[in-house]
This record gives sequence, structure tokens and C-alpha cells, in this order.
Amino acid sequence: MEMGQVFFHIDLDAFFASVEILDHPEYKDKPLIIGTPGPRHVASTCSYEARKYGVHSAMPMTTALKLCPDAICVKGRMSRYAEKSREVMGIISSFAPGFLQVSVDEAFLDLTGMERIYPLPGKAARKLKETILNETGLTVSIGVASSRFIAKLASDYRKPDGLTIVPRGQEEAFVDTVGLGKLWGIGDSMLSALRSRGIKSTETLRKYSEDDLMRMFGQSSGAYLYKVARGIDPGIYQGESRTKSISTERTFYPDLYSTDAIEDTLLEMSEDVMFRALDEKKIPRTVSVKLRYGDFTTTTIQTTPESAIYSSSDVYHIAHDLLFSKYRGQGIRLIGVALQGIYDGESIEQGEFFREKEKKERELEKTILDLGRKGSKVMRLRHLEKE
DNA sequence: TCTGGGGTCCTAGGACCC
DNA sequence: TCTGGGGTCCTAGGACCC
Repeated sequence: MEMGQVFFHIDLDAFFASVEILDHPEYKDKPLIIGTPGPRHVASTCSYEARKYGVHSAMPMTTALKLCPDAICVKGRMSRYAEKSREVMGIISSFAPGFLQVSVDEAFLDLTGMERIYPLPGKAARKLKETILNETGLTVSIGVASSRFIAKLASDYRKPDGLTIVPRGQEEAFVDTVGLGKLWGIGDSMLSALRSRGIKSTETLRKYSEDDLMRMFGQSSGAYLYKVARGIDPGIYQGESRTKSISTERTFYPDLYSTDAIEDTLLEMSEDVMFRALDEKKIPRTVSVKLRYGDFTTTTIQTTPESAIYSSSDVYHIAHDLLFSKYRGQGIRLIGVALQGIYDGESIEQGEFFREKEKKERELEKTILDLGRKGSKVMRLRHLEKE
């Protein structure tokens, strides 16, 4: 007989802010926001002191600074956070074999079947927290439960430096305690759709059959709601996820009008995404462009050409066509470029011929790019035109 | 409160094929 | 001759998460 599954969800507390405080002890006990002040910027994280003023992730910086005018604002240093993240993830992954990292600041551990080594999961979790704190100076919150879904809710239940254990059999009761609005996968939109039908709690949600819910919210969402209301893991974070898209986007202030500036941006973005793809030996099948206008209306245009996309000049030309096929001269607030339908560059049918061409093209582009960062757009465009 | 950037997944409609 | 049904691919939009 199986003893049942045991999962940890480990969540770094206010991660970016905590790293900054570690590197700058003078920030300790002060309201700290990771983000650049100014319009069209948002806070990516903030310290717990700043949260006391109502500041939170994704809040516009202008709002955040109205709530907390004395906050220290720091521009994010992603590479430093990645470095710190690797330290922490190294510790977590050596703790038990079933390790699954889901973002820079979050990971799961599967401790199923490890009763001999860790007879008491709570004790094991405390040990893990202590090790992470001693070796990295960072605190984490851990949730322990019989599924990843419940473990994830549990790590969020008490923060920072928290530990929440949900005993087997208490999953449904725990979901009730957490409440509908804080369940993973239920956002503002679903919440108001539920409310408009008089469903304001998980208890009420359980009164509906799976068929009812599927009729009301569609197959996928219906099945999801049915499970989640009962504390059953709907299957979050299961398969190994391989990269499916590579994208970049940029918001402008003020809005962009000039064709020249639009092209310049498009070129940089095409190079950015395609170099990232080529670095991973990936080839995209689809290019998509996102446009957001001054009034926030947003549209995306994508195409999947017959011929292979193997250089950033291909991406640029396609993106350019897409953008200007839609563009009607309004001010542009945001431009995005994405590569989709990513597949393995090694498995290309044309084989040698293709790779040779790609290689030459890529080397040329790297050189141009290195020069071009400081050089002119004109020069890079001239290179592209030669194709 | 005037709304970032990087992702994943779902839906609905149309094209196309058998 | 006035119209089936299933499968798959593609596009555009949107929800959601960190």
C-alpha cells in the first residue's frame, strides 16, 4: 500500500527586494520598491515594509509612490537575482530527488516515498528553511501537502518565512479557508463571472455539478473549477515544459509615431528574439507582432510562412510586413515581437545545406550586431537589404 | 490606480482534407 | 445540388501566472 504523496512548494519571500536588502543592508527595514519611477512603469516587487502602505507587484509606479512617497526605488538587476536563485535552487534540488523549478523564485519538491529519510515532513521543511537561510541569507515560505496544487496555496498562506502543512484529508477545508479569490487559476475575470452567477465561495461552487460548470464556463474551465472547489489538484505543473515561444516587448512614453523609430525598434527586437532562439538552437515557424495604441487597444498579427525562418533579417522583414499591414498612423504605446512554433534546429530536413547557410548568416549577424550596438541602424539595415 | 515584460493555455472561426 | 462529420492547422483575442 502506498503511503500517499507528499509535496513541498518553496517560495522565496519578496525575492528581488530581499536580494537588494542582502546586498545593501542600509535598505533593511525600509520601504523598498523594485521598479523605475515614472509613468508607464510598474513595481515588479517590493519589501514587506512597502506592502504595509498597500504597494504590491504590478502596481503602477505613480500609484505606488503616492501610497508610499518615501519608498526607495531600485532598478531590477535580473542577472544578480538569477545568480542568487541558482544558489537557492541548488540547495533545494539536493534535498530530495523530485525537484521541479517553476520560476526564478519558486520550486516544488516531491517527497513521496521518502518516509525513511524524512519521517516528519514538517521537520524536513524546517530543516530546508534553515539551510537556505544559513547558506544564502534568504527566507522562504514552504507549503506541505498531498498535491502540488494544495502545497502551492499553502506556501502562500503564511508569509514571509512561513510554514503551512495541510494534513491529508483536509484539502477541501483548506481551500475553503483560502477562499475563492485566492485560488491559483482564478483571476479577476473568472471571479466576476462566478460572482455574477451568485457564486461567491468555494462552498457554493461545490453545489454545481461538473456538467453544470462545463456548460457555464466551457469544458476546460468547468472541469478546473469542479476539481479546485474540492481541493483536488487540477494538474498544474505536470509535464516537463519545453520552450514554446520567445518574445520581447517594449512600452514607449510618449507614444511612438515616427516610422523611423518604429523600424528601429522592430529591428532591435527581431535581433533580440532570433538571437535568443539561435542560442538555444531553436527555429521558429511563426512570427507575431503585437501593437498597443495610446488608448490601450491591443492587436496581434501573426503569420506562418512557407519558407523557413533562420535569421533575424527574416524575422525583421516578416515583422515589418505584419506591422505595417495593420498600422494606420495612430500613436503606438507598445510594440512586441514573438517567435512561436519553436522546434529543434538540429532536426531540420535540409540538413547540411541549411545549417551552413544558417551558420554563415548567424556569424555575419553577430558581427554586425556587435558593431551595430554602437553603430547605426542604417548600416544594419543595409546588411539586411542585401538578402 | 491609467495599466511592465516574459511566458502558458484556451476558445472560436475559417480553411482544407477525407 | 443546397449540404454531414471528424481531424488538423492557422489566426486573433483573451485569461492567467510570476
